[in-house]
Amino acid sequence: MGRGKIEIKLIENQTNRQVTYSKRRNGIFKKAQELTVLCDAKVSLIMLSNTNKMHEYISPTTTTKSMYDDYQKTMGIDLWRTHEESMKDTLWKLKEINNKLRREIRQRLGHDLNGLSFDELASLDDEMQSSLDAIRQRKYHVIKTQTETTKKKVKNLEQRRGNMLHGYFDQEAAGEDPQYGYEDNEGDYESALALSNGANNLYTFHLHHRNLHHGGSSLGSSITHLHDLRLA
Amino acid sequence: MGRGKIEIKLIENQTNRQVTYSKRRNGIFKKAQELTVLCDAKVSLIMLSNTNKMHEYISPTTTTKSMYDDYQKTMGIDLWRTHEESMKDTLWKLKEINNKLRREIRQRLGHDLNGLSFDELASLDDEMQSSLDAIRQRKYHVIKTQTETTKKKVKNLEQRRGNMLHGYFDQEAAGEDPQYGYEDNEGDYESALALSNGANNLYTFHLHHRNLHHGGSSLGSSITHLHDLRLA
DNA sequence: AACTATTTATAAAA
DNA sequence: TTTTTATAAATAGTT
Repeated sequence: MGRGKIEIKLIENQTNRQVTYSKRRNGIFKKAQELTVLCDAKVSLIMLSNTNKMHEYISPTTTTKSMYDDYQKTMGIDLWRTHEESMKDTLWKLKEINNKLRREIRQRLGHDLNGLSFDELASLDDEMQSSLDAIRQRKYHVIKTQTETTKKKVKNLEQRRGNMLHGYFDQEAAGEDPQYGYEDNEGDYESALALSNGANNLYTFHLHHRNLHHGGSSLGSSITHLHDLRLA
Repeated sequence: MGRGKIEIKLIENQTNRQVTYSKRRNGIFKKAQELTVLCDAKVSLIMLSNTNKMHEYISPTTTTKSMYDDYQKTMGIDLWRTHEESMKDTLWKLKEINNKLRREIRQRLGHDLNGLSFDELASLDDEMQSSLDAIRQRKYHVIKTQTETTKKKVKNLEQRRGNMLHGYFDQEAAGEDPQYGYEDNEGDYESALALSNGANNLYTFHLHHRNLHHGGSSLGSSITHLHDLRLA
């Protein structure tokens, strides 16, 4: 509605844009006012120009605050939630997840199995069995590697220094952590596990978290058990 | 813009009103959307029909809450700005009054009389004369009262304790503030003066203010002079 | 919901 | 900015 038709897209010319904004702003305000009178409606209209100037229209029968209160009530959504409230919400959700994870762990420890159907128990069994297999395989691999490494070390030492060093080696082997070879790779192993699926990811995170904070509940013992399994 | 022109007043026919509301609501929403695109503006538009149905438009680049937050911020700044400006205004007015009062004092001290007509000078003279009379009258009254009180005190003391206390009384009188009798009533005197008219009210306030803050300008000396007059 | 005859808004120009 | 004016858009009354 002007000398020419215009496309509804950003007006590139800064001055033109400014002029159009001003004119159309007034147009909308006028229409808001007319609607208020003609139809006994309430209108709250806030406009912010791209130059950051603010203008508002509010029907004389109400206030901006009241309109937004009504809006909030009507929408019901958490539009006006405070930061603290949303934090509490997040916290609650995390606790729920936490509890689910604990239950899963208890179940994997053989407790708390009442809620599970036969099928669930069966697949848990399968899962546990194949996990156990994998763990054992890893264990043997590690022991084998360690042994070979040790043998090579020994050979090297023997070759370099001769049999006179037998006594020294015996001492060194006795003082060494028997899990050394295993723990050397633990980081990679757990990372891979974490990536395998979402649930395990959370689970892994959870374990680490508990460890960092020295959590002392049943979960603590579950970690121990897992270690035990892998080393059984 | 229709088959006929309409007055902007409540549409009595319920159905018509409803229809018009619906049409115009869409019209405003469309215009709000166009403004958003054409001018890169942000618009928050909430409408409540007289049948309590709520509709809103919000520019896609923002949220209703964010717009309302901005609005509150802007209003807050605005209110603060208004407050600051009115404070500045008040300050300026007080300074003007202050200057007038200083001139009046200078004139009552016999300076700065060039601007005054003969009549003004005459009435100032009259005023000064009757003020002086009143002051003197007061002065004599006070001295008289003080003397009588002292005499009574002395008599009392003499009656109760005999002439042996003469020495004690002399000491007490020497330590006493010679203006004591006068200052005893000063509060009431100034209150009465303050009530007599607006200018004097401000004037009184001003003097107190200056005293409290140890103001050291010519006004300070004028206060001294006023005291002098009252005690002359 | 559509359809127009009109009124109104406004784009471009001044 | 504001005004002007030719034209596009919105809409009141009607179907």
